Amino acid sequence: MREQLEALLKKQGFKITNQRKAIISAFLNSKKHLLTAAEVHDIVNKDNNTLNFSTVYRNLEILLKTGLIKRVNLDNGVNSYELNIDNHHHHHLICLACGDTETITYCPIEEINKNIQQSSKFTPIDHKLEIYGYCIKCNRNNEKSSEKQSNT
Amino acid sequence: MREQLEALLKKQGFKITNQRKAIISAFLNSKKHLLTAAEVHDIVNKDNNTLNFSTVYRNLEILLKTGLIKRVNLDNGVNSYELNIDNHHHHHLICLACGDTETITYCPIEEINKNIQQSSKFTPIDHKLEIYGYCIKCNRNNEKSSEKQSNT
DNA sequence: ATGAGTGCAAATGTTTTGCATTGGC
DNA sequence: GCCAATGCAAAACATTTGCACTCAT
Repeated sequence: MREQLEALLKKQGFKITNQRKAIISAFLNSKKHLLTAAEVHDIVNKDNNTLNFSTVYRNLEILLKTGLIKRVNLDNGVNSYELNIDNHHHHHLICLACGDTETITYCPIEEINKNIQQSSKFTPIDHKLEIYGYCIKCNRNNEKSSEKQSNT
Repeated sequence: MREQLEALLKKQGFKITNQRKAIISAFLNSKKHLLTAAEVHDIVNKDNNTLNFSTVYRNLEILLKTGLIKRVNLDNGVNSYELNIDNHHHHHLICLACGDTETITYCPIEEINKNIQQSSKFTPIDHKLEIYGYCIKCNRNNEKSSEKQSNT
């Protein structure tokens, strides 16, 4: 997998530096699939302390332009990035309690496009859909703690 | 309209200062319905140069918490705000060429929720949907002269 | 007159940039 | 060896905060 991503970079004329390898590895090895620039920086520097923030940002920009990653900005205002393997289109469920994100493959774009065509002359190209709520884990926590509060 | 919004603020214990009036007026009088903090600041200070950035941010936060406005963060990474009159749920069409935003009332949330229930234990609370593409104006420009690019 | 609200200035956090140096090809 | 890529430091933005002063109530 890492080889394939590096090959894609190389094919587009970019050099395969240790920093780029490390950034790609950070995405591949992390349990979280959505990472901020700061998280990428921290993950790589946990092992060897040699990755500068400028390099992180410059490379995230390159990985973005070459299509290896996608950018997502959640409600916290910070940009997150994720691997864009196989151009696999999907959306996110974001837990309002713990911040964990889940991926859903379901996408309502066809229904949306149909409706836009009817109501507007706008030509849709891309879209962004994120759903905020509570994950299983935090749902369970809420059930337990709501016994104390007993409201609603 | 302004009176109603100010009454809502007052009812929740907030004082009606000139700065708050000016910020509310900025939203009410602007052609754009999505405004950034900087735009609010500039609009108000075009008339009288007395509104500080801290005050803008502090008041946007208050208007957010009292439900008078909503926050939207588009792909540029900067927060935008819009009036939340009548709790009127809607989404946005954002032109990739000129940046103009259009509002659509259509919302696919029911279909989305149905699907989430089937595939996940996640409990949806809120969601964010934005559609990027080209507005009528820029569509027309592209057809006429594809070499001429629009500003942002 | 009192505390909420404001202005100011400084801090914080994220992202970008100029420039000299380094390292992949 | 060449030029892209990096590190460093500083700048550019967006946003937040501490503190003294002001103004709506």
